[in-house]
Amino acid sequence: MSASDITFPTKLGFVLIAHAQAQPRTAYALRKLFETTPVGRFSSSPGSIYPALKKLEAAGLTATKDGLVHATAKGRQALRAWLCEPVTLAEVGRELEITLLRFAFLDLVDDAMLTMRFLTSFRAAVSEQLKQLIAFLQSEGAASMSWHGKLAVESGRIAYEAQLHWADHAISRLKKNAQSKR
Amino acid sequence: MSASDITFPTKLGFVLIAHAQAQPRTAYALRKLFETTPVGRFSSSPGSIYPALKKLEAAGLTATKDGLVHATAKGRQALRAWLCEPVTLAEVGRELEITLLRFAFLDLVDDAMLTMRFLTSFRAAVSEQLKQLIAFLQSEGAASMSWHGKLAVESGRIAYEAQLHWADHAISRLKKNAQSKR
DNA sequence: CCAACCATGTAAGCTGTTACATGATTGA
DNA sequence: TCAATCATGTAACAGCTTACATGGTTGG
Repeated sequence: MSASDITFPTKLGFVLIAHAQAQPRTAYALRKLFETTPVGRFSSSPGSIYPALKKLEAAGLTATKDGLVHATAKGRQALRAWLCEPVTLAEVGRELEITLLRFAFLDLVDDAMLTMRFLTSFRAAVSEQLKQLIAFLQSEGAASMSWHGKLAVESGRIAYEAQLHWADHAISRLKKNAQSKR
Repeated sequence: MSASDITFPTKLGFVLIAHAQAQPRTAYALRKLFETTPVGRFSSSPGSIYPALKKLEAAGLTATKDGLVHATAKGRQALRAWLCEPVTLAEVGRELEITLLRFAFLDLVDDAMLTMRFLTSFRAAVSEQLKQLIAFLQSEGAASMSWHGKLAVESGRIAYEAQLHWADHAISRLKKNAQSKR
């Protein structure tokens, strides 16, 4: 893989850039973050973190000074682009944790409008997933399902409903924030 | 990899065995299941399914007769062992979808006691995750977090709470089922 | 001085996924 | 007949993870 690979960095890479941008840390301290914080369940094992950091540095997205890893301008820009990507149906469907990580890091950008755009696209995606799940529950496919199967799908439904409420809550909170700042 | 690999099959493999056990199907029909059902978001692409089926057959876990894939005794036994594994903290933390898939397929075993055992271990695992998350929210680590970060963790909290309610609901439903069967 | 943690890595492999290819069948 | 769907694959690789290795430092 070349440093100019358009799909670089990986998710783990973005998370590392974000942590480094939030506060420059030693490689070891970055690694420890994955053990102590509950968000973004990547392995904290050295075999995960160190190679990832090496690739980031080779690509010029991070740099190390006095043992501290920090994000370069290029790294910050790449991170920002990633954070600002709209939330898709597929992402909330199979990578919800990543979506929420992106939201968490969005405060590094510190732009209420971007945050609002993120939240509305998040809400729309969750809402659509929920709609499709309900449609499935009412289709013939679900009729033939066992008691267990229906309950399992039900679990997905309540999960999406909870996220929908969360999104509404976050949106109204953001609006209040904006008002109080004025 | 040898056919006697102790960690075989993979998750995708187990899902395929389960579908085949529930109803023998052609490889193509199995593949299509991943497009049409919302549970267990594996890729439906041929590059995923066909190699997986081939490995299962090589390991003697499935067999094809008249074009229909069905689970062998060995396959059913392996599946049962997988389904009966207790739910761990790690599993609900990063593979909740898989956990719920396991629950859904548990009806193939058709043993109310095993289902109950599964649900209670599920409930315990979710409850513990929730406890840890709340502990984190009240720790010094969370105090330094941004508005965004706290909200993101909050989203995890409500997700676990929803699963906890689901577990309670499923457990009481199972008890009712048992009563009405007597 | 010995265990435990700090700190950094490499090698191998697992689990899938994407992209590509191919021929048969069928319906409009 | 021409597109769409059926049906089955291979090759390459992405994105981790686990297991292993290796030395330094520090506290009891």
